[in-house]
Amino acid sequence: MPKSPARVITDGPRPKHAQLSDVLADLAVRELGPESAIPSERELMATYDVSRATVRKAIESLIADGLLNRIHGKGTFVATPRLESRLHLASFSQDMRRRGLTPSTRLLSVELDEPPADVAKALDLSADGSAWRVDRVRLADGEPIALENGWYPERLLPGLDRHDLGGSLYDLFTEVYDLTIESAEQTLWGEAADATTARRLDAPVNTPLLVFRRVSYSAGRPLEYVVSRYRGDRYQLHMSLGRDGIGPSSTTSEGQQQ
Amino acid sequence: MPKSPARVITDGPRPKHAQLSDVLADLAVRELGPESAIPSERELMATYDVSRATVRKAIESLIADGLLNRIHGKGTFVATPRLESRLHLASFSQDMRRRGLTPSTRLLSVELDEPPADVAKALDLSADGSAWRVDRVRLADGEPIALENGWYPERLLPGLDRHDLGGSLYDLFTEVYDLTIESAEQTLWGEAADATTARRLDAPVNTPLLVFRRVSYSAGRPLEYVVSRYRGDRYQLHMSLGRDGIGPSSTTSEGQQQ
DNA sequence: GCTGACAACTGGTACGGACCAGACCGTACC
DNA sequence: GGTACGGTCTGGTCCGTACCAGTTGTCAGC
Repeated sequence: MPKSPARVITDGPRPKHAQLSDVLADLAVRELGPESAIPSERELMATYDVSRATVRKAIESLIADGLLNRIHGKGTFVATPRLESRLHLASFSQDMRRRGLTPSTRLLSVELDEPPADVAKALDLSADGSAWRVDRVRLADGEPIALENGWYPERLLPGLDRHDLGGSLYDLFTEVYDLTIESAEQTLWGEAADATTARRLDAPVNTPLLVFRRVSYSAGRPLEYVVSRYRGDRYQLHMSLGRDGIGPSSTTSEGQQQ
Repeated sequence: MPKSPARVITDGPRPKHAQLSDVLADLAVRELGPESAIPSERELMATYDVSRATVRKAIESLIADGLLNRIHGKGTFVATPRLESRLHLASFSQDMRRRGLTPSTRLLSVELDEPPADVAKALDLSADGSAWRVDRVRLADGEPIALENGWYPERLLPGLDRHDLGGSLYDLFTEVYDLTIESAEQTLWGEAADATTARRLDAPVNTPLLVFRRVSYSAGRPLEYVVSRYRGDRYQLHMSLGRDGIGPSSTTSEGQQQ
């Protein structure tokens, strides 16, 4: 290894700033270490005979990559390896078990109905597509925790009302219809309980709620539109926002949530 | 709504490219929509009387935030909102920017204090360990969104109060103290705003709040204990659940259920 | 011994000019 | 009709210059 004889930056198809980035990345990793400073911008422009704009662009891309960081007035330094973050959400059941609670369900109603426009759109239903409307209360140790109002396309789930809806719908979908939920988009916000919701959750009016609106997909098609209202005082969501490893991935896919 | 009368870029403490970024973000989100093109770089330099370098820098930051994307020879376009998870260790600022809002911060207080027992325990502080207590209101487009009450070990962050706490603390930790947040444990629940919180958030008492309690770690040591109260009516959290990408794949944890 | 002014670094912002390269469209040519 | 060629949009690269703004060490002055 001849070290690195200040490789030359040349004109050509590859932009100078990209070449400089490579040189600097190599320098940072091989010869310098974390914490140490790289040459100043003005030094670099002299060494490699490029303009400062080019030097800065090269450095900026390395900063974006997390390899360097700059401090105004002091210099540019090799970063300590940065770790990307990834979200892990514990499942509702796990969450409940961890608290030593037993989950159960109270079925309020199941009926075929015409969904509102926004639901129909989210479920990708044509104008005349009807859907199952399923309302349930979820409990833990007999205490109401959440109210779920869900919509499910009839076309994909014929005869849904003839099955037991007292447990996990996802399990039912998988076992009976061979449809597995593979992904979901979820939005979460806060809300105060209105009279109806409060009554069903056996809580005072205006109890703070955590509201989830979720659209779940199976084989790329929307299979579920559900709004869940959780008692904010009884339900807590726990999550680890964690490192996952460097680089473009190491995809520890984790399960759903709730 | 006075539309947006081509706000002027002025000299001042705030860099021109940052001002232009705000203007463009606003333009992209409010007046244009996804897919549509923003004015060309040369047009922008004429309209706002800045150099092309400044225009490009403004655009680049918005591209980094995922709000725009460029196509060589065609133009620069408003990106379609990403479907990726937005629940990550992102800064409040980035989060807001991505939603087309302008983030700002109102610093309420910074002081050295003895943390309560539970905080001291979470931060792994010895009996006499003091910590910085930082209270801030975070705003988007000037509207209060969240109240943050944070605790930070003094030992790891000497002289914290001498720095600008108006922006991202995570950036500050990285740049000044070379401490990068690598992971966090977070718990979320719902709460009704009490009088003090309501006043600071400029909201009615009993407004539903989303409350996050987060303990963040750097190099395995706890660096932050923060409780953030978000206005549930103004702040929504969006997340993607399910398999992410390729990889050994889809360890879809069972026990989920919804 | 301490303090403050200053000089000499560092990166940060901004200008204006020049030319290259991809995309698109109309027009002249086969 | 189809094709090839420019002109003219777009963004991409690169230069040189200037000045501002933090950081730190030096040195005179108290």
